[in-house]
Amino acid sequence: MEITVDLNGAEPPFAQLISQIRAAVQNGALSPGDPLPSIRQLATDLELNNKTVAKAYRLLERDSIVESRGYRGTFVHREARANSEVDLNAWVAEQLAETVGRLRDAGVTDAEIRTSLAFVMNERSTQGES
Amino acid sequence: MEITVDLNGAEPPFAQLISQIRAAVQNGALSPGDPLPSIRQLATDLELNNKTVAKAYRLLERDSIVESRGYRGTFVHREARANSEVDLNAWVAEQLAETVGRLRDAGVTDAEIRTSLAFVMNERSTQGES
DNA sequence: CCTTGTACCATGCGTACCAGTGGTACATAT
DNA sequence: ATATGTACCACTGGTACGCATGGTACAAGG
Repeated sequence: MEITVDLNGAEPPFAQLISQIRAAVQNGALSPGDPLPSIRQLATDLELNNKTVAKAYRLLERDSIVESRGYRGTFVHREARANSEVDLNAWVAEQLAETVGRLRDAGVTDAEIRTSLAFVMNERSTQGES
Repeated sequence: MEITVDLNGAEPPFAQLISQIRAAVQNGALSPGDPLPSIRQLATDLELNNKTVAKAYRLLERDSIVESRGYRGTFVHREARANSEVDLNAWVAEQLAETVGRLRDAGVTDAEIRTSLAFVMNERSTQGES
């Protein structure tokens, strides 16, 4: 498992880690159950801060690409292969595009959308419907 | 029709104009059909830039509180009274809260939501569903 | 002792956006 | 010539946020 980070790249380091690990899962370089380097270990190797690597791992775990088992380390998720195909970001963009489109059609300004969104974000009004 | 602007207030000037005109419509100080001062006139009186007043008028026209008749000036909309009760901003907030809530429930980070939104906003060229 | 993941405090840098200002120009009609 | 609303160019402050960084601490098990 080769992981490199380009500090000068357009993508922020944590995103590069995510991209590379996802790619490794897809091309078979990483198989379900395989252990990943520890946060501190990888951070040291890449000369990154622990928090940066931890962030990447946290996001990967949310997407069920990786699974953290506490003191035992982090491993590739059983269904990582399938989950690596899912692009959560695309779904998010789709959802937002749909809503934004509706708002714009109503004549709402982009500035108003941003302002309102900032307001909503700070109003932890999580009307749960999960 | 008395309009004043407090440059030191929290609300930006253009928003103050909107608020006061909406209020004037509601309390009867302004009636449907009444003429409003011209953009340049009001800007001069309040020592504001034409663009600032024009912006307020533009937003008010979008909400059908006011009606611009080109070279003839700007007048209070026929149904301004009823439309002044409508709070477009509340509807926008509701729409966004609904979408944001759904995204959050899916584990999407607020940062990701903001990033994705910024991306969607700049994709003016993509699909149209009006 | 060591490791693991995770959580909290805090800071700085860069970027993107909003709001307002400035000037100029147009087509319209008086 | 004057007035109307409207459109375009560019620029300046202020603010909010993302990203990464620093250090410290915890519970769990080796």
